[in-house]
Amino acid sequence: MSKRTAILNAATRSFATRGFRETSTTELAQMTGSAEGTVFYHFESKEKLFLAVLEHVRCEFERDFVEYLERANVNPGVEMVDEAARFYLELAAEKEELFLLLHRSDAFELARVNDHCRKQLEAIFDCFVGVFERALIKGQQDGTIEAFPARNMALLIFTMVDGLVRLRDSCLYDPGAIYPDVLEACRKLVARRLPAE
Amino acid sequence: MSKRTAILNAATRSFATRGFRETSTTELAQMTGSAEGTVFYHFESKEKLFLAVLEHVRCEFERDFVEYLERANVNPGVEMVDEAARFYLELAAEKEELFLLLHRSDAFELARVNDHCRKQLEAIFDCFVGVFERALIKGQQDGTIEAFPARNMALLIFTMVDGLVRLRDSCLYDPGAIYPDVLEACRKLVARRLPAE
DNA sequence: TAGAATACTGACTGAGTACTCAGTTAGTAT
DNA sequence: ATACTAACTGAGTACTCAGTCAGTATTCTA
Repeated sequence: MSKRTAILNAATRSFATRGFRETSTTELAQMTGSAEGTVFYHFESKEKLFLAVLEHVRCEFERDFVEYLERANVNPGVEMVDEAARFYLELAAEKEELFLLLHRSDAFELARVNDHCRKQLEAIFDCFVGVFERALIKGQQDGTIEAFPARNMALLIFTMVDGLVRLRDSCLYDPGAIYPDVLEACRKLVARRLPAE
Repeated sequence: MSKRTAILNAATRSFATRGFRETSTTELAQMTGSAEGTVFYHFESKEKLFLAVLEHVRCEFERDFVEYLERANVNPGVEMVDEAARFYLELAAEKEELFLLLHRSDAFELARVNDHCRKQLEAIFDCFVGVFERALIKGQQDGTIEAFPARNMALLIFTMVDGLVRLRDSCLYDPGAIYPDVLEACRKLVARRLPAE
């Protein structure tokens, strides 16, 4: 593994678990057996390093979601929503670190003054919300899901499912106990109320 | 206003808008017209100052919620949930800064190593979730709300409503557009499905 | 009014920070 | 054999930070 890659990986971990400010470039150099200057040779500044991390994260998520969408277009809409929620929760468990990074304020703060950062964040959240949105639109076409603005409902569901991931990170509540309730809640939110039957 | 109070207020604002690490004690002193040492005379350390802020925030929220509960026990359950959600959203708009503070990682990170901090956070979130839980239990008694573990459903609703507040903070989506959808979603989640009618 | 207690001051310290830059090294093209 | 280049080095720089402390002002009490 090149030093560049090693530094990028170490930075991803440290930015996620300790935050931007708490991460020191000196430490990153030590962790990867590099010299101080090597960090700046490859990434110019600490902020540019953070942006490189975010870009890498975006690429990884985009790949994950493209892969998922390819294999998840078979079931009726209601089940697709359920499936999407499960997928999101599994992904959050598998890539805990990346979700920690996105749940920090660092990226959002930078996005306020740096347009490139904002673009990365928007792309990532478009993936997240998009998965739910597609399922909802599919369900509205096959009649299993009620008619309403799909984007808004997708945001709501994403917010709820992501909230479960946040609860896990916060260590204040046991998220395992409400895992099934979240899935049930999703179904209740979207399912079409049969008018006649 | 005493210097102690001035420093506490300035710290609350700065911790909320800029974060713990980005807030410097030197700056707090300048902002309040105090000397460097005065901050440490009253609060011993930066961490103790943060804890004092959190304690103050807890007291303020507890007062707000007691006040709210006193005047909100009249309607049937479903409407109480709706009312609770509206109250939460109004409070978040009114006390934007305090919610910003609670949406940062700072307090949760400290809570992992400091039990007093953890207690404060737990108390605050007990207020938040408790308001929804009471409404649900009331609704289960008067038959307007389905029977399920009230605490879990309260957590879910809180998560969703709080997600709206987070969206506002993130500046990535327009939360105004889904405000009515959130309230509608709450109603859908909890309302009892009439078996006969 | 003496003197004790409390509130406050601000220059100072030392550890830590991001970032620089002149120079080394290994590899490759000519 | 020579020239060139990208990757890397690590001591050095200028700066910020939380926290200290010896001293001063203010208030309270006997």
